[in-house]
Amino acid sequence: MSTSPQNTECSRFVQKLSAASVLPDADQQALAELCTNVRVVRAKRDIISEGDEPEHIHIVLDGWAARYRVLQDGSRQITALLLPGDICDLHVTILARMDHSIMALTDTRIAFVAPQIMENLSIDRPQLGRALWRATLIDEAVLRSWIVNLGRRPAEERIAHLFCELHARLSLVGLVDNGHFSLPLTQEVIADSTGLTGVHINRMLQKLRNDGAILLKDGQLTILDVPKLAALANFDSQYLHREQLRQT
Amino acid sequence: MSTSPQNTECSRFVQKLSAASVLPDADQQALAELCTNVRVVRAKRDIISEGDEPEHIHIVLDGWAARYRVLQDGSRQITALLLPGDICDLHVTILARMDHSIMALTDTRIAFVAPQIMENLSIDRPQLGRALWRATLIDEAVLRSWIVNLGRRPAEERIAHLFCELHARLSLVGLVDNGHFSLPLTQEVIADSTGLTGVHINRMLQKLRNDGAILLKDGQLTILDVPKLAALANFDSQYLHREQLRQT
DNA sequence: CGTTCCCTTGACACCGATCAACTCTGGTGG
DNA sequence: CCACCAGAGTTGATCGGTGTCAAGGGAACG
Repeated sequence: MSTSPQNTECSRFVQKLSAASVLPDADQQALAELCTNVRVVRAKRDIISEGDEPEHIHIVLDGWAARYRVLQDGSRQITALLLPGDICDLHVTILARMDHSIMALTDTRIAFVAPQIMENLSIDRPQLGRALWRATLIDEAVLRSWIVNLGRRPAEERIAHLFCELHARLSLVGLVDNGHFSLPLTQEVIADSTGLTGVHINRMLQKLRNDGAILLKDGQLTILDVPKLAALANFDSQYLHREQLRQT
Repeated sequence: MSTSPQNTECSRFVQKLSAASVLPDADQQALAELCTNVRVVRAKRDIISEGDEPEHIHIVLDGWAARYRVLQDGSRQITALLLPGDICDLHVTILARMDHSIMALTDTRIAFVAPQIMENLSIDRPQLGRALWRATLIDEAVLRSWIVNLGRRPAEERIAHLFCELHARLSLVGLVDNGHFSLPLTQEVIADSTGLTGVHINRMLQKLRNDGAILLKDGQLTILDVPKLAALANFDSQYLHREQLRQT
């Protein structure tokens, strides 16, 4: 249970928050110390469920998770994919109950953090507080981009756009190697993220493969030509706000 | 330019924030004083546009607005409808540029507030700060519910769900009278909010009318049987968190 | 009195859903 | 070692919901 600054336990998390504006070492150290209470959640288990009273903030240190809701007819819609370094629910303890669930898609390592600690941290360390804010706003921008994706893009473009988003987000935490990254999603999960069906995802993936846009096998995705896929998807990364913070 | 506590200029705004937890009079007074710089934005004009560097926080005091993005092929997707009392962009000044636009759908009265004033307010007045947080989280929940709507519901249900949402949100600010409220949206705007086309909205509205679920004419919507429409839409208002705040 | 905006309607096309069957793989237990 | 099974991916046939295109109507407005 070491909490050294370079603790690899939470390196993705620190990496993500310090991406936009370099954080002081002391802030990075403080972040590392957050990740004291780490639990492993097995694939397909809920990290937190609809109706629960949230008591902790959850941070994905490793592995993939999904925010989702299940409708009365049994269909499921995923509203967010949570990657290493992502905070699941920074402020949700303000509300009484979870209105959705979060499930581990792979075995995940999750940090459970007391809301009070997080709050103090963001007050005592303004730069860190600002970085947390920034991350929250980008999460919202991703939500909006999913709405656009679901509302106005045809199937193939929708999938391509999702892949571009994941490429960009995973790049930030060092999980992309020359267009190639691990994509531990079943076609069913991709379907529930894009508002399509598993069968149709299958056909569109074949199209993307035949177009020479991607390689996808055994949970490994390679984007053969990133700009080409981005063009196909009408992907504009501006909403991810990867440029530096504004000077105020 | 009066700023009395019961200033009707911003009554919807105060009403909305004090809905969940009664705010001290002093807090309400402080909110009213925010609304000093009020401008009218005419229908179809942008309140703020994609690419702009945001300098103010915008609060809708009266009228309707929409957050939207236009794609390369000219299609538009609305990602949020902003009603009287809604804050458009509480924290967006942290980011360098707007990644989407906000347009007035009707003539609107918008309060332009300096971010610094808002920030001080939420630090100096904890209950107010908490109310602002709460509003932000509910806005996020609405975004997620739109994703579910677009991804997994058939057209008629989608429209019904939108109407149920608007009914609930407008109730909070006293704009609903026994299932009846003003709905100043063209069918095209409803289409761009639900990921459908204007033509199809037209047909589905007729279906809803023939089912005896709604009356809609001249921008006035009457939900004839609210529980019935909610059932048709699989609408569960829990995500709007209308219950009281959790005691912490 | 024309113009513009919005609503309405019909015919038709097509994207993606549905249903059903089959393959392949890895895991598990006999 | 083999038999079985569950989960994931694949494929084909068919259906249906929604989009597209085109035309016309009504109300508001200059």
